[in-house]
Amino acid sequence: MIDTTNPFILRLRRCGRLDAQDEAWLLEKTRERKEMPAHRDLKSEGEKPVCVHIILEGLGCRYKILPDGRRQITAFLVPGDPCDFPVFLLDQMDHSLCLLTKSVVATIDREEVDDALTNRPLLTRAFWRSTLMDEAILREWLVNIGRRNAYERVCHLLWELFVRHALVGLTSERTFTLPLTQVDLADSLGLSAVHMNRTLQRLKSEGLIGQTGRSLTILRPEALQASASFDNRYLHTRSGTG
Amino acid sequence: MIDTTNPFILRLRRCGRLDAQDEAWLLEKTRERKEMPAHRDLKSEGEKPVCVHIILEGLGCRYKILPDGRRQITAFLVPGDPCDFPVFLLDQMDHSLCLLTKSVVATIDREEVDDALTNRPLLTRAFWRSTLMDEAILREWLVNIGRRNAYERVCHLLWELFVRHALVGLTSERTFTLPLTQVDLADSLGLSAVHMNRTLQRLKSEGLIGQTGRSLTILRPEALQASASFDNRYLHTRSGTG
DNA sequence: CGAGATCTTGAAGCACATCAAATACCGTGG
DNA sequence: CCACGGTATTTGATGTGCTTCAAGATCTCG
Repeated sequence: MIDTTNPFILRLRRCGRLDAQDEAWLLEKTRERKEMPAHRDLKSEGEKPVCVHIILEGLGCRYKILPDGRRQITAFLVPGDPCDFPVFLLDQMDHSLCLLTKSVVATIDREEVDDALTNRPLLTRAFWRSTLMDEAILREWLVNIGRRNAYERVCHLLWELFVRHALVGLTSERTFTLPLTQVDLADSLGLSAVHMNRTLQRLKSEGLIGQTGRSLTILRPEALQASASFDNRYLHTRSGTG
Repeated sequence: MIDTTNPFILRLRRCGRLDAQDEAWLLEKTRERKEMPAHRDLKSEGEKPVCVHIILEGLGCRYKILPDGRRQITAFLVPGDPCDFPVFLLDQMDHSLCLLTKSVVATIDREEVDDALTNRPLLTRAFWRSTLMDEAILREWLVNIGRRNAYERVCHLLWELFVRHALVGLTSERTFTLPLTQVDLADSLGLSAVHMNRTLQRLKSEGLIGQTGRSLTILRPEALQASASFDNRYLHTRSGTG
């Protein structure tokens, strides 16, 4: 087991047992990095995927836009998250993918992934698990938007983002960098930006969270989790059985 | 290629190329069927999955319940749908699974699935694709609940259910059997049962749909799709590239 | 320093929820 | 075949959490 801070490896380790060669493969494939500007689409709806992106630094999202412009963000992508497996095996993108901040990204060509998919069974299983974990988050988001009110939703999302950053070593104490705009947050929670703003203010005034610049601090984690009736099971933080 | 009406085979065929042996395997595993009553939990949150269920007749759903009883249905399972892959590879269920009607179900033991997963590469890929297709539906549901109003949501859901039934040969003309209660529908759309009722009435009075007993007829498919701004891409009705 | 993006605030409206009660439906047993 | 009890649907009335609109304040960065 390599000693690493590589978020891609940290992520995949949670998706199942990997051998040294697998980890070497992951390290190798994320060696070449590209810095990319914010608000750049990595892939657009309808496109045929030819490579896989991995976010190493920064923040991205999946989203869909309705004909009249309404946007729904369906996932946030934190460092370590592979972006395109959900459609790599399908014929075409059913959603778009974009960066929300200036980011560092690695790309793996389709052939290289295919190669791993036929020759590296442990890794293949981990990739599959990785997409299943994304699916679990998606289910929880559906519950969040469908059955929780605005206040509960925001509590839930903030705690989830905190945990996911913690899992790849991107928190210190109870603080992490959250460079999302309130519009982004609103579009992920099915809220208006105005109401998002008011709800955040309430959380601050109640002392649940603090914000200085782009960094967010969870001041009262228990209160945040309780308000959200947060059940961390869906994050599958402990890896499967091999 | 076997000539069949077996919904499991029809479903998996849409998930990628299968050889004759794969189809024989699927047929064999769904030979033994069990009739099961409605409102029976197939699996509950927290459980460790030991087998995979396939619904052959009837209707099921995934759902989660918040501590205070609010329920959100996160997926409807139509005939042919494998129910438990999303968690088969993970450590434990992050949601529950239940039958909404009297159903006919086949079960495949964990070891048999594991066997297929190591010896049948085409089938493995199809299984993976199958879960990715579920994920695509989940994303669209998120958009539906997050950014569409009640009227649009209902239009969208009804058309989706019609298409999914059509794909496994369970429609005739524009009619299919929909044994869901209005409470079930409401819980899947993040609406109250009362508002669900009123929205359905509006759709009927406008002549978009008709209902006699448990069978639903789409009277004006174009209007339904237009109101929902339905884009069928997410259903991935055409299979991938192998 | 200026211009665009982002955040903030207030006011008004409405789409939806909630509550409560009446009606219709359906399977079961007598 | 009908009576019966539970479940599902329907209807009305009332309330509210959120949206929308619009304008002003603040931040950000070339």
